[in-house]
This record gives sequence, C-alpha cells and structure tokens, in this order.
Amino acid sequence: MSENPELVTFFKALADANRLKIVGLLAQQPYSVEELAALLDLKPSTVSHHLSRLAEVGLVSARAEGYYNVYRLDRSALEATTRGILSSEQMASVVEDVDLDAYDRRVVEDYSRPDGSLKTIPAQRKKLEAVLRYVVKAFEPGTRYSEKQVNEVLSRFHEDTASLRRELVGSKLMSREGGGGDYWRNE
Amino acid sequence: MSENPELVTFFKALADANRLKIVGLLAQQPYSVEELAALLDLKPSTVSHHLSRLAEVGLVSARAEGYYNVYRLDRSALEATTRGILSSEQMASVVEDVDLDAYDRRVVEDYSRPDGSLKTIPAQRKKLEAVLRYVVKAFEPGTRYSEKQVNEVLSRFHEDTASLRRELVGSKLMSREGGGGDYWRNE
DNA sequence: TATTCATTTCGATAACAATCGAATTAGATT
DNA sequence: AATCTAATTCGATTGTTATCGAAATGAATA
Repeated sequence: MSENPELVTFFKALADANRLKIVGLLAQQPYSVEELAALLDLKPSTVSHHLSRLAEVGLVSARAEGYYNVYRLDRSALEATTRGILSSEQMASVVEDVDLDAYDRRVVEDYSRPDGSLKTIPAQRKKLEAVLRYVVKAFEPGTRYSEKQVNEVLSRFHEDTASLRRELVGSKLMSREGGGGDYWRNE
Repeated sequence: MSENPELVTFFKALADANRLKIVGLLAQQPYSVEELAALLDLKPSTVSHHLSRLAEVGLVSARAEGYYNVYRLDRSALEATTRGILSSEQMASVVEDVDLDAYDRRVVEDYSRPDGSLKTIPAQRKKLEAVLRYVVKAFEPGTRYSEKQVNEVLSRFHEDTASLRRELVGSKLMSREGGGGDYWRNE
C-alpha cells in the first residue's frame, strides 16, 4: 500500500482550502453534508464532491444516520500517511519510474556528431563527466589495455586522446597501474 | 509559523506528480535545474517554476555552483511540517475562521416567516435542535418563568407551545423545578 | 570587458479542478 | 406503496495551474 500515484492523490486531497477546513471540522465532531455546506457556505453538491475526494484516499468515511449521511475523520489514515512520507521507501517509489540516465544521454546527444565522435570535449565538469561515463563504455570491464590500445579506442571519440585519458583516470572511471603500466575500466 | 494559508500552500506544493519526483530525486542528491529537466523530460523553465513553488514553502533551497544553480532538499522543513499536521493547533487554525453558527442560522431562516414565527416545528432532530437553540434565546438567563409566561413567549414562535416547551426541556436547553414549578434557561 | 551559459521571468495556451444548478438516486418515514 | 429529504451524479462554467517558447537576467570565464 501507499503506492506512488496514491501519494499524489493524497496531497491533492489536502491541497484545497475548503477540504482542509472539512478535515479540521471533522476533527472536532462528525458532520452531515448539509451541515458542512452551511458552515462553509457552499452548495451540498460541492461538499459532496470534496468529501468523495477525501474518502478516495481514506481520510473520511460515511455512515448513514436517519436521513443524513454523517462523515467522520479517519485519524489513523491521516497519521499513517503523514508518517510514511519521510520514509525512504516512499521517496524511492516516487522516483522509481524516473530514467536516471536521461541527463547523460541528452548531454552526449548534444556533443556527438552523427558518426559518434565528439564535436568538442565539454569544458564544464558536469557535462564532461556525463560524456566520460558514455565514453568509458567503449572499454570492456575486466580487460587490461596498453596506452596504445587506449588511445586507439579514444580516437574514435576525439583527437585529443591524451585529455580524454587523463580525465577518465582523474574521474576514477578508469585506473592505471604504477608508472607506465596498463589501464582498465573500473566497477 | 505554520499558519493556516501556509498549510494549503504546503500541500499544493506537493500535490503535483513532477514536484513529488523532484523531492524524491533531491532526497538522493542535489541536482541542478538542467539535470532535473533532463531527468523529468521537462523544459528548464517549467522545472524552475516547480522549484520556486517548493522553495516558497521552504522544502528546497538553491546554492550557486559554477554556472549552475544546485538545489537541495531541506529535510527538516519536510519533517517539521508533516509532524505538525496532526497537532490540534494546526487543526484549530484551519477552522478558526469558520462560522460555527451558520448552520443554525440557515435552518432558522428556512423555518421562519418574515414576522419571526415558525412555519412548522421541524420533525428532524438536527433541525429541531437548531431551531430550539434559536428559540431559547428569547429567554433571559438567570430569570425564572412561570409556565404561563413561558407559553406567552413561545406563542410568538408557534401555537403548539406545549411541544416547544417539552422539547426545550428534553434537549436540556431549559429546566423546570419539581412537578409544576418555574422554568429557566440553562448555561 | 565581452561572451557564454544556466536560470529566471513573462506571456500565451491548454489541461485541470472547483463550483453551481438541475436531474437523479437512495433511504426513511408515513 | 407513496412521499419526503438528503445525497449524489451530471453537464456546464469559471478560475486556476502546468507547460512551453521567447526574452531578460546574472553569474562566471576568457
């Protein structure tokens, strides 16, 4: 429970002055639709609409009583959801359908020519790092490359292979052994 | 702090799927506007708008960093407000400008003729009680009335003074002493 | 100082939501 | 069963808000 879309609905339910007032009134005592309409100076149909939105997320519930439909606040639902907001699971579920590579792809797209080579090497850190994360994929994990082989791969992206190589190592995406030894891709 | 209108603004700030995603993303790490725009597939101007609404309620704050404006989540603001929602002060402040007599007035209005007399005595409890709360105001607190005097006052409202008298006593708005003694208004 | 780049602001548009009145439904009371 | 009464649903209207593109701003680098 407490799914992603439900969370938005929950906040939307409380994101209206009149609905907040209804919650506040029901916190004191149960009320019928007619009474709430009088207290808030709204038409019953409008109040009914508000109540159904609150009921949708379980904040209120109705009980037939004589002619009236008496609504009451469900405190436990309010507590449960407000407590859950801070939880890391909630946060994670909200973000779960966000594509975390979208930024890198956009940057690479901006800096790439149709043939896959780079127009320029980005000057700004954030964009340089995005490009580097893309470039490093050209190396097999677990394989060791000589400096000559590294340059050969990097030349597909940009003629300034020395800069690319230095930045890849500096950003910890690749490592080199000792002074003039082999290179490998990290992770 | 945590005033009534601010509470609505707070909920409105979180009552949008993309703004919730922004909060979720910033819960993991700070991001620039440009990055968020790429991740959410929105234009920077739109993201900027969302961030300003979140900043308005103190949920996020910005820090200039190189070319970028890096936003971060203010966890304490989130915690403080979500904790406060359940408090009775919050609830009370939301309702403070609601006129709690509005329902009674509307019912009395419905049942009254221009001269102040009642068209009928309401059959339904809730409305009868509203009318009784209105009628009882015709009696002075702290004064004792004979049954004859009570009937005289009540006859201004309705010819069935016996019913009105009985209901007033039954609803504890008035009391009578012993068997056939005097009446007085309670509270 | 001029330029570059991200961000913000502004104006317009389109999607959404609150509100109402009218018509319908559901449920008690007679 | 027939009649009341409150609640709900429906359609229309109005006000609000998310989104975008274009223009302005402002900070950082060259």
